[in-house]
Amino acid sequence: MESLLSGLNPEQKKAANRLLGPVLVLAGAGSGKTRTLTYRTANLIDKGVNPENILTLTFTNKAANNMKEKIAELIGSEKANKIWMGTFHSIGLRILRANLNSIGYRNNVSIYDSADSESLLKSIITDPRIEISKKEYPPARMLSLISEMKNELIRPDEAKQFMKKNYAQTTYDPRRIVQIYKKYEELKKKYNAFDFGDLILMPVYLFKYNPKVLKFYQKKFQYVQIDEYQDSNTAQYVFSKMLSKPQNNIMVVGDDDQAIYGFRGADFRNILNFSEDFEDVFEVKLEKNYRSTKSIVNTANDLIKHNKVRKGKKSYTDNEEGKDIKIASTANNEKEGKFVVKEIQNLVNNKGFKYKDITILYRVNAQSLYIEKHLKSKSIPYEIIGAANFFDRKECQMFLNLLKFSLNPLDDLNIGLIIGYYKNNLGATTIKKLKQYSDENNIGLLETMREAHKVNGIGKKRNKYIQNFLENYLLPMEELRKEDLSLKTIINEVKNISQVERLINQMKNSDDRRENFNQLLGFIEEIIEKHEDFSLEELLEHIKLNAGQSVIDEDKSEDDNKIKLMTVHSSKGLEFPVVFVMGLEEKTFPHSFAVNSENKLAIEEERRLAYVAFTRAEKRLYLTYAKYRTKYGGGSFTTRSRFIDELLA
DNA sequence: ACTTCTTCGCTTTTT
DNA sequence: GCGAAGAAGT
Ligand SMILES: Nc1ncnc2c1ncn2[C@@H]1O[C@H](COP(=O)(O)OP(=O)(O)OP(=O)(O)O)[C@@H](O)[C@H]1O
Repeated sequence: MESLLSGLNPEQKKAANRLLGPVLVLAGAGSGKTRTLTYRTANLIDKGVNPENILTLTFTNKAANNMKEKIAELIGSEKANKIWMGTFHSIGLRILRANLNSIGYRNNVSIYDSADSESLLKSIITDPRIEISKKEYPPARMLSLISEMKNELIRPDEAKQFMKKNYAQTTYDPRRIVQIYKKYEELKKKYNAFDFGDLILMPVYLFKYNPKVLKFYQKKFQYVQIDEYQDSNTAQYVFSKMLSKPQNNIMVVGDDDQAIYGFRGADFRNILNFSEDFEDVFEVKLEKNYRSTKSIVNTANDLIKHNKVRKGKKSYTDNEEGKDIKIASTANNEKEGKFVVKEIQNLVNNKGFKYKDITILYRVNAQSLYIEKHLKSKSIPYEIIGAANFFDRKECQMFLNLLKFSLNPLDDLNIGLIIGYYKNNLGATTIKKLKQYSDENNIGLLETMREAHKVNGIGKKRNKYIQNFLENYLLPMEELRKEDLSLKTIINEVKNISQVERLINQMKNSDDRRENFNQLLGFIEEIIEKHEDFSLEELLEHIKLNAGQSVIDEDKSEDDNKIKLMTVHSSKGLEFPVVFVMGLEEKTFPHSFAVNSENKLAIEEERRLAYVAFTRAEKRLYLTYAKYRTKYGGGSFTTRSRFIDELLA
């Protein structure tokens, strides 16, 4: 059926029609790579491939949802919903869930986000029994080390070598790092929890040690497709390669000029070497940009040509010339903010744009503050994407952790946090004592609490508090899991038993917090409505793995007409009629980290980031900078970003 | 154990 | 110039 692919140009069609063998689409921004992948998936199914045999890996879960919707339009939602589509992390988790026994886990796992992982590391490092200084081994740094190792598939046994090789000139003692990493893994497993890195690393080792399991998934996933392949890291590379064997029906799509996740271990050589990595690769080049005006495409090309390490691809457009891009020099960040606001008002009042057509991009999340107050003062509706997540607020966190407890009472880290929410004369010291006892006797914290009278240093009085806490809160919530209740009922019961609303009322700013909490309940209700078959585990996973992005599907209602603010990283793969890129100054964009770096390639990654920013725009692109910028109360004069100089040269 | 005061450091980006 | 983490007080 040729008409299915009528939305593609001849080159795109070639890729979408090549159903067998390795396929590489290496092409510039806005050339329709994602679109081609979408249509190809529909084509596969149309040609009789069972959707359950297709694995499509996307960079965000939001991108997966968009793609699924589009495929549903093409071939119907029943089939579209059966495709295994999502991020490496969510697909990895799905595989782990089906194989918990093989890896020594029990049902109902917790997913640890960075904050959870960091508190576990903190509790390990500050454990009085092992003398590790928190100053010398800061938990946040330890977490980034461990994630880095996991991205490289390094486990505690190989950590020593890794440290010697990569961190020889630091003060870290490799043996200490191994000790911390080992303990972290041990406790995480005891708590029946996965961190983000596990979601890719553990399936890889599962496959390695269980050839039967690997075979099962290789057979299942006859077709593997990966979007944004330039930003895959070692673990992801190995994971997808393993699954694509032996049939090698793998299609990867990406743009080396848009590789911006090096900090997460991504390596764009994965895409540049793809042709050598697989045999008989079918290569498709897409050169025509469908997204942007000529002036935007030309500007982006003029910038990225300054990078030395790149494949070098053509990119042109048949779209209109469009308005010249606007480079705005302002005296200071106040004036910069005012300029942007004024321009937004002009676009909306006189040029026929809507607020929702407009997006402001910046290098780091904190930059949102520079513009937010100006938007507020002119009552321009806006939404900040990413960064401080709604679900990370204390009141949301509390309730989500309480729900998590009713799901996975083995998670002692979580129990520790929960005890802290209640000011019931049980504090950090008591929790530490209990945890130590749990550790030494190799039992769970819940069990330790039951026999707390045996714990050294817990007196009669303290034991009484502990027993009360168990009886009033923890045990009744733990019971829920065994009762086969509906998700809605569980949520209600947890709310009632925990008296979370009372806790919120006792906090400062309780009015705001109560409102947030009610909003949380509303969100949860919406999610349950949309996914009727969700279990509690799936609900919590949905919230964790979609953090930052719209967990709740975007309102298509009136109050959705808002301008969006986000980092350039978050804008990957998206497009907007109007884009403002703010703060184009040396040490802001490019970031000071890259400017001061010994590594010359660091600036190239910043330039790619700018390239991504510029190429998000369809019609209008504004680049702004301030000659003076306030920061930390002080302030200083700035130098215009080299990226602007390069455009003007 | 909980509350209030003082100091510090902030230098990225996300699943 | 602000929020988190530590120190000191109750
Ligand atoms: N053949 C085509 N006909 C009409 N529109 C197209 C065609 N190809 C792509 N487009 C449109 O161009 C825009 C960019 O496409 P898409 O997002 O797939 O590009 P991409 O290469 O994945 O971009 P990027 O790498 O910048 O994220 C989309 O709005 C898409 O619908």
